[in-house]
Amino acid sequence: MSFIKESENYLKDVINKCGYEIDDVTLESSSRRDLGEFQINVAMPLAKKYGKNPLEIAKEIVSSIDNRFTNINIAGPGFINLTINDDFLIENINLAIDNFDVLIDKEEEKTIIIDYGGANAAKELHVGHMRPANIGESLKRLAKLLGNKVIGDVHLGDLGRQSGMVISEIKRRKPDLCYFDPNYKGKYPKLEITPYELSVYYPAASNACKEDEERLEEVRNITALVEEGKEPYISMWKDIVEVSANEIKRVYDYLNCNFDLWEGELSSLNYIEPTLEILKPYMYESNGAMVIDVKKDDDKVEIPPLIVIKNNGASIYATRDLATIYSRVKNYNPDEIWYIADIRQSMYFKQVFRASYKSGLVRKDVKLAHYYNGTMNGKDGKPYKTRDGGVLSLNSLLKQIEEELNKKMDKFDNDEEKRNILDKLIVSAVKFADLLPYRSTDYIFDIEKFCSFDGKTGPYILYTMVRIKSILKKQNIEKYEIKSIYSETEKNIYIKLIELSKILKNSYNEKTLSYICEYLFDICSLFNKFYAETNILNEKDDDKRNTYLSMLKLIYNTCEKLLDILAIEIPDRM
RNA sequence: GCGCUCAUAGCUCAACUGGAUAGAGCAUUUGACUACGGAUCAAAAGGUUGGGGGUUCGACUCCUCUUGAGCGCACCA
Repeated sequence: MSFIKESENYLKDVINKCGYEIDDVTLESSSRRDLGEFQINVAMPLAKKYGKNPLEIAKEIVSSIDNRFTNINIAGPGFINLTINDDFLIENINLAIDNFDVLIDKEEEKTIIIDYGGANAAKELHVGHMRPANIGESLKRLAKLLGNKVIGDVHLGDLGRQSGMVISEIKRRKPDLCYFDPNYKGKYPKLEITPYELSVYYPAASNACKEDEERLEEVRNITALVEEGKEPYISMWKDIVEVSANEIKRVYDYLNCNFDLWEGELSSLNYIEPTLEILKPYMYESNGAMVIDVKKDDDKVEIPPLIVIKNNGASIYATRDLATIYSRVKNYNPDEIWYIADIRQSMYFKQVFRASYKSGLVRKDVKLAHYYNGTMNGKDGKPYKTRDGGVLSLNSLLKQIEEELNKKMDKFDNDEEKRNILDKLIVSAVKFADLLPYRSTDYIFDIEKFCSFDGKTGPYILYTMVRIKSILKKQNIEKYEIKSIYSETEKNIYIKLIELSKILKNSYNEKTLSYICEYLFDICSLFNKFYAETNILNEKDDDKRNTYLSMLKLIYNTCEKLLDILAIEIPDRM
């Protein structure tokens, strides 16, 4: 258990013994560091509850607190300020040097499925795919670290009109292939198609359909054949999805987004029948489609019914999402399913979740949640685009980051080493920038800013880590131990480290990585301040030098864990 | 039309969910180097939190009105 949590339990106990009932005490870091390091704000609400003077209550509480806190004082309307006893702080912080777990509080173990990819098969990943992937991956790692069992699913958009588009384009370009020969009797071979061809075919077909109604009709027909599982279309499509998924995986891998499951809409097809069986009692016909009512009495707005079967009898996005929920419950029995997707889908998810609960597709105690992400915009505040207004591929974006960072790299003799370091820098720049704003905040993407080595950026964090690593490498000590606190800056570093449990808790509760990014920056700034004030390796006093090195070790180990949550790796040098 | 999400320093973002004097980074100005990696550090300046009203010990945060922006309102995904 973390120091903070333990202290909160202790303070709660103290307050209860004073005769006041209280659910939870929050030990907050003080906004007035001149008065104390921490504060508790319980006296004012208790005063209201018990009709007493808050200062009286504060006095009672303060007189019962033991010597783990010093410099206890009451200020303003009843704020209680506390400072941690140095010996107590040192004792706690030493435990954390090689045991990260004492800095955090584990959650009650749950099984959580996170749906955070959203890539469409046959199309290139574009910039809009990056944020949900980064957020989802990091939330997955955070949830795991806190003791949950977590399964990440990329959930490809691998059914729908793009299948008809691509196959119709192949038919135009290579009409002689056996798939299109109605008299062909043999076994269909595996479809040969390159990633490059794919990247050209979909846009070509899409543009053609905009002007050609006949072509669109052909696309619709092929799409229907794929969905019905008709050969050779379904096999062709599966071959296309495989090639496409490999390309998609390369980019996700580059960003350290590693999915446990590569399922998608295709994999949900087998579950549609049993799902519809469950939904049937709640469905009714409306304008030729089969729908489920999802409105509730206390709704302020009209929530439209959810379409489950289209008027042509075909399935729709919602059908496959419901079938996916069915399969997830059946195969993994999750406590929670999280969807990381942008806010535009919030109405849709509300409908799907309600339909799921209403029909009994999931138990009421299974939590279905849509944690939406803000979008990444260009400098004009509008969604990030290419210069001519087109959709920017994620690869092109990464390429731009690479060009910017490459300018700043030192000379390296070894090309392979340079490539490796550059890759880590690129990922750190793009991820840190992407995760720093609050999850739901839209933010403006500014390559120059994100690649800068100054300021709140990934490269700054990595630079600091590399610097610490380099110092630690220069001197080996047998046992890392912090003996004493020699300066104000050191104390601030220890207090910051102690506060980690709160950061992770808030981060997890709100499903945002922004707090972790800010925290990393704060720790790095504190270290750099300390570094400027102190000559570590030339320190003559052995106790002092060992303490300094131990503190560096502690900072490094802690930050390494946090960077791992963000899926950012630390290079050996820069 | 109805609804959702926003509006904070010149710019980009915070603010521990109602707490004390609204904080960071960039940019600007001024300092610190025979440098354990200066890709650093120290400091200054910068605010009527879009506007009005309300709730209370206390409001960027909650309620209400208003202005402006982005998005969503069934057979696309």
